[in-house]
Amino acid sequence: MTSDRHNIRMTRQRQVILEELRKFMHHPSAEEIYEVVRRRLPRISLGTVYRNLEVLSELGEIRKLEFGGTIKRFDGDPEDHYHIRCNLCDRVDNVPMPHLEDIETRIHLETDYRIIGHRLEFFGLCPECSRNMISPGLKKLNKNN
Amino acid sequence: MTSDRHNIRMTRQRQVILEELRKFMHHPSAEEIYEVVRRRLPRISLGTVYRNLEVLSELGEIRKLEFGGTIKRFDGDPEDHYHIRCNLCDRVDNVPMPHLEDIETRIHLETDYRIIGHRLEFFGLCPECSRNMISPGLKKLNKNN
DNA sequence: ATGGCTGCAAAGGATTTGCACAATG
DNA sequence: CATTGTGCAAATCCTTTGCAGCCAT
Repeated sequence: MTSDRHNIRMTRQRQVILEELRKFMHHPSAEEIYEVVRRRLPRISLGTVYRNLEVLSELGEIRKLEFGGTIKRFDGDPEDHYHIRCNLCDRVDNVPMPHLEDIETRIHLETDYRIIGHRLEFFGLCPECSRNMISPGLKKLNKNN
Repeated sequence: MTSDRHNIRMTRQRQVILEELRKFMHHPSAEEIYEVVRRRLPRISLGTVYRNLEVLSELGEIRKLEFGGTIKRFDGDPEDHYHIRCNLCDRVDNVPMPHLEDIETRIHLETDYRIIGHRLEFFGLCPECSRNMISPGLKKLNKNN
């Protein structure tokens, strides 16, 4: 798990995981990916899915998203961009907003940290949930924030 | 744990947890808080610490930070502000930068989400770690990203 | 007195890991 | 063929919870 990987092999499992992840329109958890990949490789194990998501993200092929809660989500698009999560159904979407390039330099000057990157995430209620939520459901809002 | 709390009591445990959390200059994990609180209340349990951090955060007295990794961190200052985390030592500090008020409206218009809030986090190497890091340690960088 | 809180310990859920075997380059 | 990767299951880690007694209001 440390980054001394030289001979990365493209196994069938790795291949399928990557392909399937890229088909998602939202950003699935390891479990969700497992479910889909399974349909093509019935004998694959959850552990393998985790291991490969890890490798692929180290290779920069995909992104690991670290939202609230314990569940990690993955993004087949390795380019820098921002996300928004629905507090009710937990769906994660992309945010159409340019990447803030300049702020990192500013923050470096102010904090003396050597900046590697940043993450900007919005949370709220997705269109569907806002619509469905006439009033019940409100109580559960706090859960992940 | 659902938000129908009416009669919140200010117990000694809750009091001390809040006091100690507010003394931290960085943003500690539940475990760290437990260690400190313990010195004043030797019989307190980790479970109680977790429960109270949850309650205090629901009350808006403190903030729960959801950084990468599984460990949650807590912030004694409930005001909106941004954070930066050191990828090596895992320290979390505040970022001196005004809160971006306006972007939420913009994102609402673009995504149709009803926006509740946003979170902006930087990560990199804290001053001390950048200094100490002549070259070893580099391998571990990927760990939380 | 009466809910809310606590300590304790056990349960939980997501992720990681050890191992023996299988597959890749 | 030497290694890297896999499946399986057990282990780990942080966090949550059930319960019986305790304590603030």
